[in-house]
Amino acid sequence: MPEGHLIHRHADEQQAALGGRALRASGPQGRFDARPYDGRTLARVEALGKHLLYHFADAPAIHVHLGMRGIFLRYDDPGEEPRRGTRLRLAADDVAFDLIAPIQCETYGPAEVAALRDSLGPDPLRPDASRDEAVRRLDAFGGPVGAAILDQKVWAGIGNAWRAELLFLVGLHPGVRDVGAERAGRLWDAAAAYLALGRDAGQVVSDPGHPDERWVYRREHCRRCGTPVLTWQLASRTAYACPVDQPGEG
DNA sequence: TAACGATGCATAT
DNA sequence: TATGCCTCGTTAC
Repeated sequence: MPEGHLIHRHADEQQAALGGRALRASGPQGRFDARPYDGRTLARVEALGKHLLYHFADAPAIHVHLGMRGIFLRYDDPGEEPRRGTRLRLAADDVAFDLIAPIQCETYGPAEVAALRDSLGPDPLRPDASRDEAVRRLDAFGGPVGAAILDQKVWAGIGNAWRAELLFLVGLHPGVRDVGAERAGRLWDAAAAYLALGRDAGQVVSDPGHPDERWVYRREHCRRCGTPVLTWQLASRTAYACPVDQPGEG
Protein backbone atom coordinates (compact mmCIF):
# COMPACT_ATOMS: atom_id res chain seq x y z
CA MET A 1 0.00 0.00 0.00
CA PRO A 2 2.89 2.38 0.25
CA GLU A 3 2.08 5.34 -1.97
CA GLY A 4 3.11 8.80 -0.82
CA HIS A 5 0.22 9.37 1.57
CA LEU A 6 1.22 6.33 3.65
CA ILE A 7 4.90 7.25 3.58
CA HIS A 8 4.00 10.64 5.02
CA ARG A 9 1.84 8.93 7.61
CA HIS A 10 4.78 6.74 8.65
CA ALA A 11 7.06 9.77 8.80
CA ASP A 12 4.63 11.73 10.95
CA GLU A 13 4.01 8.84 13.30
CA GLN A 14 7.69 7.97 13.71
CA GLN A 15 8.70 11.60 14.06
CA ALA A 16 6.19 12.00 16.88
CA ALA A 17 7.30 8.80 18.61
CA LEU A 18 11.06 8.88 18.03
CA GLY A 19 12.07 12.37 16.89
CA GLY A 20 14.57 14.14 19.13
CA ARG A 21 15.25 11.03 21.16
CA ALA A 22 18.33 8.84 21.60
CA LEU A 23 17.50 5.50 20.01
CA ARG A 24 18.53 1.89 20.11
CA ALA A 25 19.18 0.79 16.55
CA SER A 26 19.68 -2.77 15.37
CA GLY A 27 19.59 -4.78 12.17
CA PRO A 28 18.39 -8.23 13.24
CA GLN A 29 18.41 -9.60 9.69
CA GLY A 30 22.05 -8.72 9.13
CA ARG A 31 21.57 -6.98 5.79
CA PHE A 32 21.82 -3.48 7.23
CA ASP A 33 24.55 -2.54 9.69
CA ALA A 34 22.71 -0.44 12.26
CA ARG A 35 25.53 -0.35 14.81
CA PRO A 36 26.73 3.14 13.81
CA TYR A 37 23.28 4.45 14.74
CA ASP A 38 22.85 2.72 18.07
CA GLY A 39 22.65 5.33 20.80
CA ARG A 40 22.41 8.24 18.36
CA THR A 41 19.76 10.91 18.53
CA LEU A 42 17.23 10.90 15.68
CA ALA A 43 16.87 14.53 14.64
CA ARG A 44 14.03 14.18 12.14
CA VAL A 45 12.07 11.76 9.99
CA GLU A 46 11.31 13.21 6.58
CA ALA A 47 9.07 11.97 3.75
CA LEU A 48 9.89 12.87 0.14
CA GLY A 49 7.35 11.31 -2.17
CA LYS A 50 7.63 7.58 -1.53
CA HIS A 51 11.03 7.91 0.15
CA LEU A 52 11.87 8.23 3.84
CA LEU A 53 14.94 9.91 5.30
CA TYR A 54 16.02 9.52 8.92
CA HIS A 55 18.28 12.43 9.82
CA PHE A 56 20.75 12.06 12.68
CA ALA A 57 22.81 14.78 14.30
CA ASP A 58 26.16 13.01 14.13
CA ALA A 59 25.74 10.33 11.51
CA PRO A 60 24.73 10.02 7.85
CA ALA A 61 21.03 9.76 7.08
CA ILE A 62 19.23 6.45 6.59
CA HIS A 63 17.29 6.20 3.34
CA VAL A 64 14.32 3.84 3.17
CA HIS A 65 12.06 2.94 0.26
CA LEU A 66 9.37 0.37 0.98
CA GLY A 67 8.77 -0.66 -2.60
CA MET A 68 5.58 -2.65 -2.93
CA ARG A 69 6.16 -5.14 -0.14
CA GLY A 70 7.88 -3.19 2.57
CA ILE A 71 6.06 -2.67 5.87
CA PHE A 72 6.59 -1.17 9.31
CA LEU A 73 5.49 -2.91 12.47
CA ARG A 74 5.01 -0.90 15.64
CA TYR A 75 5.62 -2.47 19.04
CA ASP A 76 4.50 -0.63 22.12
CA ASP A 77 6.67 -3.07 24.07
CA PRO A 78 10.26 -2.73 22.76
CA GLY A 79 11.11 -5.91 24.65
CA GLU A 80 9.16 -7.84 22.02
CA GLU A 81 11.45 -9.92 19.81
CA PRO A 82 11.65 -8.68 16.21
CA ARG A 83 10.20 -11.07 13.69
CA ARG A 84 12.53 -12.93 11.35
CA GLY A 85 13.75 -10.79 8.47
CA THR A 86 13.57 -7.48 10.29
CA ARG A 87 15.93 -5.20 8.36
CA LEU A 88 16.02 -2.38 10.88
CA ARG A 89 14.66 -1.72 14.35
CA LEU A 90 14.59 1.80 15.77
CA ALA A 91 13.50 1.84 19.38
CA ALA A 92 13.01 4.22 22.28
CA ASP A 93 12.29 2.95 25.79
CA ASP A 94 8.55 2.80 25.20
CA VAL A 95 8.14 1.99 21.49
CA ALA A 96 9.88 0.23 18.62
CA PHE A 97 9.43 0.38 14.84
CA ASP A 98 10.53 -2.59 12.76
CA LEU A 99 11.18 -2.34 9.04
CA ILE A 100 10.43 -5.47 7.00
CA ALA A 101 11.12 -6.20 3.33
CA PRO A 102 11.99 -2.74 2.04
CA ILE A 103 13.38 -2.41 -1.44
CA GLN A 104 16.01 0.00 -0.07
CA CYS A 105 17.48 0.65 3.36
CA GLU A 106 20.89 2.24 3.25
CA THR A 107 23.13 4.96 4.59
CA TYR A 108 22.93 8.25 2.67
CA GLY A 109 25.57 10.95 2.94
CA PRO A 110 24.80 14.60 2.15
CA ALA A 111 25.56 14.18 -1.57
CA GLU A 112 23.17 11.25 -1.86
CA VAL A 113 20.48 13.14 0.01
CA ALA A 114 20.94 16.06 -2.38
CA ALA A 115 20.79 13.75 -5.40
CA LEU A 116 17.57 12.22 -4.10
CA ARG A 117 15.99 15.65 -3.68
CA ASP A 118 17.09 16.59 -7.21
CA SER A 119 15.55 13.44 -8.63
CA LEU A 120 12.05 14.16 -7.34
CA GLY A 121 9.37 16.57 -8.46
CA PRO A 122 7.10 18.48 -6.09
CA ASP A 123 5.35 16.35 -3.47
CA PRO A 124 1.72 17.41 -2.98
CA LEU A 125 1.91 16.53 0.72
CA ARG A 126 4.87 18.77 1.48
CA PRO A 127 4.19 22.34 2.57
CA ASP A 128 7.30 23.48 0.68
CA ALA A 129 6.02 22.13 -2.66
CA SER A 130 5.56 24.74 -5.38
CA ARG A 131 2.27 24.57 -7.26
CA ASP A 132 3.74 26.61 -10.11
CA GLU A 133 6.65 24.19 -10.44
CA ALA A 134 4.25 21.25 -10.36
CA VAL A 135 2.17 22.76 -13.17
CA ARG A 136 5.32 23.54 -15.16
CA ARG A 137 6.66 20.01 -14.89
CA LEU A 138 3.37 18.39 -15.81
CA ASP A 139 2.85 20.75 -18.72
CA ALA A 140 6.38 20.13 -19.97
CA PHE A 141 6.04 16.33 -19.91
CA GLY A 142 5.69 15.15 -23.47
CA GLY A 143 3.58 12.02 -22.98
CA PRO A 144 0.15 11.13 -21.62
CA VAL A 145 -0.89 12.62 -18.29
CA GLY A 146 -1.31 9.09 -16.89
CA ALA A 147 2.39 8.48 -17.49
CA ALA A 148 3.40 11.94 -16.28
CA ILE A 149 1.95 11.74 -12.79
CA LEU A 150 3.47 8.31 -12.15
CA ASP A 151 6.88 9.74 -13.03
CA GLN A 152 8.43 10.71 -9.70
CA LYS A 153 10.51 13.41 -11.41
CA VAL A 154 7.27 15.13 -12.41
CA TRP A 155 5.35 14.76 -9.14
CA ALA A 156 6.60 12.74 -6.18
CA GLY A 157 4.38 10.37 -4.27
CA ILE A 158 1.63 9.43 -6.74
CA GLY A 159 1.16 5.68 -7.31
CA ASN A 160 -1.15 3.66 -9.48
CA ALA A 161 -4.22 3.82 -7.24
CA TRP A 162 -3.98 7.60 -6.91
CA ARG A 163 -3.36 7.95 -10.64
CA ALA A 164 -6.63 6.20 -11.36
CA GLU A 165 -8.69 8.05 -8.77
CA LEU A 166 -7.26 11.55 -9.20
CA LEU A 167 -7.69 11.49 -12.97
CA PHE A 168 -11.26 10.33 -12.47
CA LEU A 169 -11.92 13.10 -9.96
CA VAL A 170 -10.89 15.81 -12.43
CA GLY A 171 -12.58 14.07 -15.38
CA LEU A 172 -9.36 13.53 -17.30
CA HIS A 173 -8.59 10.51 -19.45
CA PRO A 174 -5.13 9.08 -18.62
CA GLY A 175 -4.18 9.13 -22.29
CA VAL A 176 -4.62 12.88 -22.73
CA ARG A 177 -1.36 14.48 -23.81
CA ASP A 178 -1.70 18.24 -23.76
CA VAL A 179 -3.18 18.91 -20.38
CA GLY A 180 -2.43 22.62 -20.24
CA ALA A 181 -1.80 24.79 -17.20
CA GLU A 182 -5.41 25.09 -16.09
CA ARG A 183 -6.13 21.36 -15.95
CA ALA A 184 -2.66 20.65 -14.54
CA GLY A 185 -3.42 23.06 -11.72
CA ARG A 186 -6.78 21.46 -10.98
CA LEU A 187 -5.14 18.03 -10.91
CA TRP A 188 -2.47 19.28 -8.51
CA ASP A 189 -5.06 20.81 -6.21
CA ALA A 190 -6.97 17.51 -6.18
CA ALA A 191 -3.76 15.62 -5.42
CA ALA A 192 -2.90 17.92 -2.52
CA ALA A 193 -6.40 17.73 -1.04
CA TYR A 194 -7.06 14.03 -1.46
CA LEU A 195 -3.59 12.76 -0.52
CA ALA A 196 -3.96 14.71 2.73
CA LEU A 197 -7.27 12.94 3.36
CA GLY A 198 -5.57 9.65 2.56
CA ARG A 199 -2.64 10.37 4.87
CA ASP A 200 -4.98 11.16 7.73
CA ALA A 201 -7.19 8.12 7.05
CA GLY A 202 -4.35 5.70 6.33
CA GLN A 203 -5.79 4.64 2.99
CA VAL A 204 -6.67 5.97 -0.44
CA VAL A 205 -9.69 8.25 -0.05
CA SER A 206 -11.33 9.46 -3.24
CA ASP A 207 -14.86 9.93 -1.88
CA PRO A 208 -14.75 11.31 1.67
CA GLY A 209 -18.31 10.13 2.33
CA HIS A 210 -17.36 6.58 1.37
CA PRO A 211 -13.67 6.17 2.26
CA ASP A 212 -13.57 2.46 1.44
CA GLU A 213 -14.92 2.92 -2.08
CA ARG A 214 -13.09 3.73 -5.31
CA TRP A 215 -14.45 5.32 -8.48
CA VAL A 216 -12.59 3.22 -11.05
CA TYR A 217 -9.44 1.73 -9.51
CA ARG A 218 -9.68 -2.06 -9.72
CA ARG A 219 -13.38 -1.82 -10.42
CA GLU A 220 -15.39 -3.57 -13.12
CA HIS A 221 -17.88 -0.72 -13.48
CA CYS A 222 -17.66 3.02 -12.85
CA ARG A 223 -19.06 3.80 -9.43
CA ARG A 224 -20.66 6.98 -10.73
CA CYS A 225 -22.40 5.85 -13.94
CA GLY A 226 -22.07 2.07 -14.10
CA THR A 227 -20.25 2.00 -17.44
CA PRO A 228 -17.64 -0.78 -17.70
CA VAL A 229 -14.21 0.51 -16.68
CA LEU A 230 -11.54 0.43 -19.37
CA THR A 231 -8.16 -1.06 -18.43
CA TRP A 232 -4.92 -1.08 -20.36
CA GLN A 233 -1.20 -0.79 -19.72
CA LEU A 234 0.17 2.73 -19.38
CA ALA A 235 3.71 3.38 -18.12
CA SER A 236 4.00 -0.35 -17.31
CA ARG A 237 1.04 -0.27 -14.92
CA THR A 238 -2.64 -1.02 -15.32
CA ALA A 239 -4.56 2.15 -16.11
CA TYR A 240 -8.26 2.47 -15.27
CA ALA A 241 -10.74 4.92 -16.76
CA CYS A 242 -14.44 5.47 -17.26
CA PRO A 243 -15.09 6.28 -20.93
CA VAL A 244 -18.10 8.41 -19.99
CA ASP A 245 -16.75 10.40 -17.05
CA GLN A 246 -13.22 10.70 -18.45
CA PRO A 247 -13.64 11.61 -22.09
CA GLY A 248 -10.93 12.76 -24.46
CA GLU A 249 -8.81 9.74 -25.33
CA GLY A 250 -5.27 11.01 -25.93
C1' DT B 1 -3.67 -24.22 2.16
C1' DA B 2 -2.07 -22.43 -2.21
C1' DA B 3 -2.01 -19.39 -5.98
C1' DC B 4 -2.11 -14.94 -7.64
C1' DG B 5 -1.82 -10.17 -8.44
C1' DA B 6 -0.68 -5.68 -6.47
C1' DT B 7 -0.69 0.47 -4.36
C1' DG B 8 7.25 0.21 -6.66
C1' DC B 9 11.20 0.26 -8.36
C1' DA B 10 16.30 -1.06 -8.31
C1' DT B 11 18.94 -4.21 -10.60
C1' DA B 12 20.28 -7.69 -13.86
C1' DT B 13 19.86 -9.37 -18.55
C1' DT C 1 12.02 -7.36 -20.46
C1' DA C 2 12.59 -10.25 -16.22
C1' DT C 3 13.30 -10.75 -11.40
C1' DG C 4 13.68 -9.92 -6.53
C1' DC C 5 12.08 -7.95 -2.21
C1' DC C 6 11.72 -12.70 4.81
C1' DT C 7 4.37 -9.08 2.05
C1' DC C 8 -0.60 -9.15 2.01
C1' DG C 9 -5.48 -9.59 0.83
C1' DT C 10 -8.41 -12.01 -2.05
C1' DT C 11 -9.75 -15.84 -4.42
C1' DA C 12 -9.57 -20.59 -5.78
C1' DC C 13 -9.11 -25.30 -4.58
